[in-house]
Amino acid sequence: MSGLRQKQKTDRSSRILQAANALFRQGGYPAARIEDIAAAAGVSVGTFYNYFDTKGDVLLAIVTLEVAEVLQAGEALLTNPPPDATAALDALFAGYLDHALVYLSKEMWRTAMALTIEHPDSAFSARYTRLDALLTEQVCTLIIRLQQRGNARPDLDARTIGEVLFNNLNMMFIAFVKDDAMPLATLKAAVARQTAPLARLLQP
Amino acid sequence: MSGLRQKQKTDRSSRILQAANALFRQGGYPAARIEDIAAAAGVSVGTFYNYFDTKGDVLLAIVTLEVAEVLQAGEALLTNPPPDATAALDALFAGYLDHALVYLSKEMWRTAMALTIEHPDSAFSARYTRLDALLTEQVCTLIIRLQQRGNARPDLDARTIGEVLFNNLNMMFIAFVKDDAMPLATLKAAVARQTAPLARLLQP
DNA sequence: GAAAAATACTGAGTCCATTCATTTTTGAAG
DNA sequence: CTTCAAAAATGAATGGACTCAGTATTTTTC
Repeated sequence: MSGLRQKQKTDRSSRILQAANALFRQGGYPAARIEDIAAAAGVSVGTFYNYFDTKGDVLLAIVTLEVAEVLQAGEALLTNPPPDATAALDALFAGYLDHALVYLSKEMWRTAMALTIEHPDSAFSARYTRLDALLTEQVCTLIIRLQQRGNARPDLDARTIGEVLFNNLNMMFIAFVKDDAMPLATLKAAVARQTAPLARLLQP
Repeated sequence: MSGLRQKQKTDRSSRILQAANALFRQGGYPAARIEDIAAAAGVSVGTFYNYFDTKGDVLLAIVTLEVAEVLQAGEALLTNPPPDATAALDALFAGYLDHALVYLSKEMWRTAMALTIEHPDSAFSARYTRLDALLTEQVCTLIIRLQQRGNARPDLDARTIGEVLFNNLNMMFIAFVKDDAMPLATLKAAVARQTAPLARLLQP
């Protein structure tokens, strides 16, 4: 049997995650030293590195949990979207954005997004990128659903339009987290304005 | 007079820039140590920091030079764009993308983009963001130009569509630099495909 | 259940970006 | 040409992410 070892591993891993999350929120990502995180989790520095390759990986582990939640929340909307294309897209995007700052600060988002760009091959970056692709997929699926129900022109390429809309959303979100002063409402208004032309294009 | 001091300052600054650029290309950004860059530029480590706040700032100084060039090249196209909206936008974007890897490696782009997201308030990040805004502006201007010449529907909001198109381009470029294996042609094809629906929407 | 093998933990040590007290160079004033 | 103040250069010291050789614990084997 190898029960003890497995349980210890899961325990330690989640303790590290919890500790890191708490410290990142409390004093910010850069201020949280590995030594502190390890101490708070009751392990040594070396052990920290047995569980996560880098400091950034812990952050990305936390962030990907959040993205996975957002994705799941989006699924709910897909089952029965508003009939109007504009309304449906706005609702989906608003759901994404409302979630964004519930658990994570702008600083955490900035750091996480920077990491996924700078080190795209790390395990957790790949995970983040995959989730992002699933979100794109979700937007595409929504459009296809609208087409199937006769709420959107069926002759347009849903995938292409979904990609453009999600890329725009993503880029606007980056601009948002770069600017500590920008309120969420401003972002949502801008995204709605930008989504409108493509949504109108979809209208049958 | 203070001629000598000024000249020495400009000299040193450009020597550091040159040295850093050479080392970044040669062995990659992370392998280039400040000590090496300083030595190659004939200054001390401390002096390096009199000229640039961080290692990342030198990289961003180099990258913003490149972006400024791209911006200028774009101006040329604006004076007399192709009459077809799709062709005009594709030409502008192709110009941007063809420039991209002439002087900079994907790794340098990754690092630079990561830096502008993670430290948006540093002097050179702000410069980069400003240039990005000017590129957006350029796309918008192109659309307005097309509208003025009767090559695009005048009832659509040029700014909004320009923003969406450039955001999409930017996001696709990020995906491109994240994937060392992706060839430029693949990126260009994807961007052209995505630009098409909005370009068609613009058609009078 | 003892010994061997496999796995995991540990923290002192390394590396490198960044800082800062000190020294050197420059420009201005007399 | 000196002298002095301002500006700039210097490199040894600092701090923190990450490593690794040694130690401890769990699992397997007989």
